[in-house]
Amino acid sequence: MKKEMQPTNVIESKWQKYWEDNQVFVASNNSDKPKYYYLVEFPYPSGAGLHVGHVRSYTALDAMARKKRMMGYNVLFPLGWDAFGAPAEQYAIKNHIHPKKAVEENIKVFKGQVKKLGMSVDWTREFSTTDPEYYKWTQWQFLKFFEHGMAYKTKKNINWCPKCKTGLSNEDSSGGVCERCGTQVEQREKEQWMLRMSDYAQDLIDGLDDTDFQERIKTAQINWIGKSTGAEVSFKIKEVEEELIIYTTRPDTLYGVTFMVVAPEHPIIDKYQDIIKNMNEITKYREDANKKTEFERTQLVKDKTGVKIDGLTAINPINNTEIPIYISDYVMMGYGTGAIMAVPAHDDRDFEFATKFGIDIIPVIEKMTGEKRDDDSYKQSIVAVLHDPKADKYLTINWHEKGGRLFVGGTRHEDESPLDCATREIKEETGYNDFELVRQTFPVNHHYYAYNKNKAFEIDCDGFLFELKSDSKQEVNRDEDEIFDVEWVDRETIEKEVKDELHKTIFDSAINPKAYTEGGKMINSGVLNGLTDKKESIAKMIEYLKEQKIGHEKTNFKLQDWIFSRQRFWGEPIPLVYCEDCGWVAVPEKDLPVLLPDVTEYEPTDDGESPLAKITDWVNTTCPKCGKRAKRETDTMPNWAGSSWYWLRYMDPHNDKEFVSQDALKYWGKLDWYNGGMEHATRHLLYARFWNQFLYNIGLVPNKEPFKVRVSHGMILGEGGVKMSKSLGNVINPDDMIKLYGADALRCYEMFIGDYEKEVAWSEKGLNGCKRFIDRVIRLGDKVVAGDYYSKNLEKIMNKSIKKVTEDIDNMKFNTAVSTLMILLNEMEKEETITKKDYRTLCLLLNPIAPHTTEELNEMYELGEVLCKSAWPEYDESKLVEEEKEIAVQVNGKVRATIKVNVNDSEENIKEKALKEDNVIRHTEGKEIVKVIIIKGKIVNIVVK
RNA sequence: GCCUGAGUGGCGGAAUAGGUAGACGCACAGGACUUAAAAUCCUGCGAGAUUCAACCCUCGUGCCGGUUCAAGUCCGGCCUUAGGCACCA
Repeated sequence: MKKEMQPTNVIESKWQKYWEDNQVFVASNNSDKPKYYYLVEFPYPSGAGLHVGHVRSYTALDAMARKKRMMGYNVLFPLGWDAFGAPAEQYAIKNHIHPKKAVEENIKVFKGQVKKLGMSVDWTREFSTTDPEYYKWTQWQFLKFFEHGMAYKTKKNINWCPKCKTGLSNEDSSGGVCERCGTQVEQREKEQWMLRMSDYAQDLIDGLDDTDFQERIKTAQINWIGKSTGAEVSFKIKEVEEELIIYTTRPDTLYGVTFMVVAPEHPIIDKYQDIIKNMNEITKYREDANKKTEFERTQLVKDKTGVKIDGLTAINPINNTEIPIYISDYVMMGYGTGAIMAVPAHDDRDFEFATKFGIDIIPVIEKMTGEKRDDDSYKQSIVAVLHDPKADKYLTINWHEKGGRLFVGGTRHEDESPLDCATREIKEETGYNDFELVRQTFPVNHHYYAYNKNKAFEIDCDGFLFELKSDSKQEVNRDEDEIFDVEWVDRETIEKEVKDELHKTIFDSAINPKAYTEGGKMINSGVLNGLTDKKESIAKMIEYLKEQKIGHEKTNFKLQDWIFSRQRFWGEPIPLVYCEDCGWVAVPEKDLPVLLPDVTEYEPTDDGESPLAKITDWVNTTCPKCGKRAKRETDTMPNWAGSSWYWLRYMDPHNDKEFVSQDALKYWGKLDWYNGGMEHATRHLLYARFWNQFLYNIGLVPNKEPFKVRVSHGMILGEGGVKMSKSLGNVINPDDMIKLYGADALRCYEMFIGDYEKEVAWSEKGLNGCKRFIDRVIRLGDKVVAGDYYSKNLEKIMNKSIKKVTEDIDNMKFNTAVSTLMILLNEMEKEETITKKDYRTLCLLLNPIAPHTTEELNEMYELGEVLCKSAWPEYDESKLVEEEKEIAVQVNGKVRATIKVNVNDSEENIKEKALKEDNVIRHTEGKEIVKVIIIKGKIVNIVVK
């Protein structure tokens, strides 16, 4: 039945028009069908137009939405525009048109492109965040935050982008650079509106349990929130009535504190500037630190700097030792209390600082090596490493098979200091007597079993590194049974031959001294002495701190409050008025929205004022409370505001009485499936969840968590695996691809290109391959004959394919769904004729991915009702059973032959068949058959000897 | 440094309750059709050894070891790479 297909562009616009005219994709707010809500992050309508990356995620969600509808769901799949923000403003400044105009034009382009791709979007619910009807409700919700004390204005050091001339949130200046333009941010003190997001830190972690987000997204969020548990401890200051409160995650190391450090901005400095003797030096240091950008301070200069505060001495509350206080920029004012206790023995940063400034290092935790036994005897010992700097060799004792290669070691006598012991042992065992101490290592707790004595020991061992001064030696008296050789060896030999864990540990820390940050046996630690479990030590110390009233348990988060002001024109005006008498007053609901004024100047200013501040007509108003003269807030909201609740608005987009009706909220419930970029995993997604949790807490929405599933698509890179960029000239425009290959081929290719979650390189050759596939599907129509049944030969593969495609689309395994359809097509092409039902099923299965072509074929060959209104095909489980199957026969795990087996074959039967194969005989001949493993329907393995 | 993932042909990628590695596609090569090209169709395509040829054989899923009749898949130890966090106490 040969028929001529019309050109691709003709059938594409034909069906797009059909879908629109018939309102096929319009979701209903009350339906007997089960609901399902798919959402893909709405785009920022930039001047560049749609990217092929958009096509990937839109097609994926579109395919799922189309399939879900065919499966009988009432599907909501909306799209809108996130159009506030800097790019539109930049464009407006450059071209002297109102950003509103620029946005309108860009939306038109974007929408046209999305439509050309055949997306099954419910366009009746479209809106832009810049529509006054929408941002009225953004403002209204901001006022809810304000009413509940969740919004406050404060002067604080904020991240300031000198290029964009606006303050930025922490999320927007990650890594110390502006997210927009990459400029290094400065610290500026400014009054800013803040939302109390940090109050929700724990809830934002807990809430993740109630979601099915991808693991990587959950992890990203948890990292960003940055929870840590520990304790706050107060340290008295000797000279004044003052307590310096610090935060630590390692209260178990409190006995090892040898100094304290405060952040340069710490208030204690100004408070006691009269007592501090070296104020000049400190002021200079503070100024230098302030000049460093956040980037330098955190990313580049990890070299420790600091100044000792002369005149203030802290007292360790646990043992009343006096310890110096330093000021250093490795401590941040914004985290914890801006002050730390420093334990150089067990913290890398403190160790570095102490080493540089010559501060004491007191170990309080011993690394534990060896294996503990119950019948241990205890003793104290030393290990001494002697280094000859001239030859760069180390002195070892080779015990040969009796103990391998070790350093000098021995048991310490009572009344002998560890150092004396080490010195004595070197002299006695090796005779060398001219050396000097380089350093002592941290002690190690070791368990071992002495086979010669048939006894187990626990030892606490001190380690030493000495340097040889001359070859001078004294006589050695050796017991007869002490058979060993004294040998000088290089480092390489030591690494290879010294196997003993204790000796290895001491050697490593002798030549490469560093902080020991793990757990172990507590020493020098009063009440904690002898404990070996880190958790237990921490718990015990916290308990002790509480008893003594010097500290308590404390949880800290890196997540801070959301800086909610921007000093820009193109954003939602913050709907507040400042009155000299009444303070900040909310604009009454009836006066919302506070509209952005129409002006000609949008440039941000250098002094950190919003451009709106210049528009006096707009700024000057009256106080809604007392009626006196007042001024409007001139800062606008960040561009994340509009996207923090937009999925709710789609449920009820035209409501002018409420932000969304309770009925609609109840009907649609949670957003079932939310797709967006990985770059939003920590920002948009946190803001949105926070916003929703707040709305939930004040009773405005029914669910605490707004999203069920969150997935992220992988990026599409240019050919060759580099990022697509204008400067490289490798940007692919979807419009061009549609013109050359058709929307369906483009959709199909982007689904076939690879694992949906992984990034992947663009290949136009691959796209052409998918066009070939679509063309072959069309040509297959020539073979269609009447018949409301599956062709005999195709029945099994039809059922198999339905099952596979159904599952794959649900699991976002689009690449294998497409390959399944390709395999099905290959099989169908082998047939002389195919029935209408064969062909229609292929069309139905392919419809979510290639909707235009399949609808056209369905109509051309009069296969049945339009696909978009048809039911998704079902498969018959009983037809999937393979009666005869080819399985492999292995001999000793290597495939030697394949045999055909029937489901009803007995094991004996199969075994017989397998052993009859020529090649199996060849490999078993003359050998003993140990056993034959038969896994039904899978494999036969014959084990021979 | 810490936390997540991921390493499979020339390329994109299939295959994990352990059971014939390389599905499907791209590229490439040969052939058919054509005056010719494009399009289309057919065949081959991990590496190597051997053979006139076929069969057959050896090796092969980042590296080293282990468990098992059997390992891309499980276990232990590394390496590389992408992403997140990072002087966060």
